[in-house]
Amino acid sequence: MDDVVSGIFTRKPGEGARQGPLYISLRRDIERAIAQGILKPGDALPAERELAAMADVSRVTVRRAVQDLVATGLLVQRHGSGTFVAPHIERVEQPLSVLTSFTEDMARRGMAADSLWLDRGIYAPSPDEMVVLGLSAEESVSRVSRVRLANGTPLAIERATLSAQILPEPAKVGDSLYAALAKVGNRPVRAIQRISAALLDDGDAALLGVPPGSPSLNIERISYLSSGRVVEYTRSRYRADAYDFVAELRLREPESTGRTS
Amino acid sequence: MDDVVSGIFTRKPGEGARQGPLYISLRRDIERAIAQGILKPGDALPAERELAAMADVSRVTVRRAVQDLVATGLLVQRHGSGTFVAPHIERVEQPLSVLTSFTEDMARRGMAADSLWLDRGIYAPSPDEMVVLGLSAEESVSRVSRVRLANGTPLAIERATLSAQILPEPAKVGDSLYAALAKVGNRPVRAIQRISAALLDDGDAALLGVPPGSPSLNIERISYLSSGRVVEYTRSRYRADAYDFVAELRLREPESTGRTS
DNA sequence: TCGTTAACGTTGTCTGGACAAGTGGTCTTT
DNA sequence: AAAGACCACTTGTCCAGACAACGTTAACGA
Repeated sequence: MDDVVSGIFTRKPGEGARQGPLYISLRRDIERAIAQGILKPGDALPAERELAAMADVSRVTVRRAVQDLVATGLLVQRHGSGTFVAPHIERVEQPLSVLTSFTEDMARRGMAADSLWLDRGIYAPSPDEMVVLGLSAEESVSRVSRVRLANGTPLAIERATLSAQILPEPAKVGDSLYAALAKVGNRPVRAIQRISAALLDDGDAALLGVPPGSPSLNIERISYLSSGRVVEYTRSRYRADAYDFVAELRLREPESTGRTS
Repeated sequence: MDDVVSGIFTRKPGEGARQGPLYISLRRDIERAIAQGILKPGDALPAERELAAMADVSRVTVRRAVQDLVATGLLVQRHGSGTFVAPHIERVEQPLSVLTSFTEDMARRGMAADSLWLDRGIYAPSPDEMVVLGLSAEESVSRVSRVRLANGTPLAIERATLSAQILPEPAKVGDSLYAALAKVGNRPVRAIQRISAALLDDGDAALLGVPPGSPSLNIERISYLSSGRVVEYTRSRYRADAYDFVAELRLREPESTGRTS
């Protein structure tokens, strides 16, 4: 087995048409080995020094190739332990047309929703929060932030801010923020979400258990009561390798009622 | 001015409490210099060798710090030219509830929509395409792929596949695919989109004019005719630094009509 | 038996150097 | 004045080696 693996990466000193950079060839070799099933999810790659010796390149070059693949999520590195082919993570789909909470969502698909509390407290609002929630500097806000887990795997970081009037006791929020809101009659009925992609910084990456610089889906959500008042301002970061958002679109009606398009 | 910049990064050999890795300190120094406006968008950073001399670290360490910032989009590197603070790009917002084409979308916000054709032709379907479009291996598909530009800036790569029956002459598609479909009475009225985040590979990054490994919003869209037949299967990659998707959500109705939730 | 320690192998950080390849300007030639 | 050659300077790739930080595991001691 090791012979097979070693065969893949072996490159004699003088041989081969070197067209591109070495680290790109090596990267392709590793990708191919995984695609062909020679290396399966969970398998360990040869150690960097071995790989360097096999491919007759320096360890720096090996690291360059490996880090590219770690960035794309194909490999996982564990300090002091080794480099492994990433296990296949099945993506969770989140429908975009209905307003649901994480807890409800996971329950519906039979996964265990857990939370890791990062913060539950009352603060002075940031400028951002003042604008979005329509508060003055004298009023205060409740912040509720946590890591969301499904079946024990961290999926998302959720940082919610609400007016302290609407949620006066953030420490009493249980598993579901929406449940707590419903209890005081402030459950939102409408929300606007802004979806973007970005890279995770070191802190958030650590919270989600992925390497820094991994891609994330970022959601900014502003929720409204039926009265039109803003309830909640939430910024979430979802692991890109574990989350899809699904939306259904419809063709804009051919101006049957509207006047100016 | 150069003195100011040099002052930021100067680090005497023996001095300073080295708590973390050097490249992280250096990265923070650069971030701070930009945040404080000492380096403004468009400004060039000192050359890597100079930076290395200033901070008294090796060039490899400088490159490590700089590459991290290039990955997040804060810096831009041009081979042979230098490293620059990235210009601020204003994000384009895409509403998610209405089915629109890129061309219509840009026109509505007063931007010039352009295309760079990558491919317009008829092919045998890939397995993926056969499944999604419901075709047999004998039928053929039209593929239409292009880079989408707004005001000259590449924003997205769009790769559409349609049954050749629905679009027999892909070469005749003009600026708008939907316009071409409407002309033959096959304009879709409904679509399902799946949104995810990922990193751009070298090829796509080059097409979008961003460094490889930059984050992207990936959209997979399946469009339907009013008859329910699948029209179009499109995979798009949007630059994460230039695109937001906006969606409006509503609370799930309290089971008024439906039976099993 | 069970916890502790120590050795070993792994990835992480960093050095100082080298050459290749691309850019943008000057300077020469036409 | 325009075209081309050239040169200084930049980033890109790559090397061989060193030490640090972390895990795993096996040997050891209680």
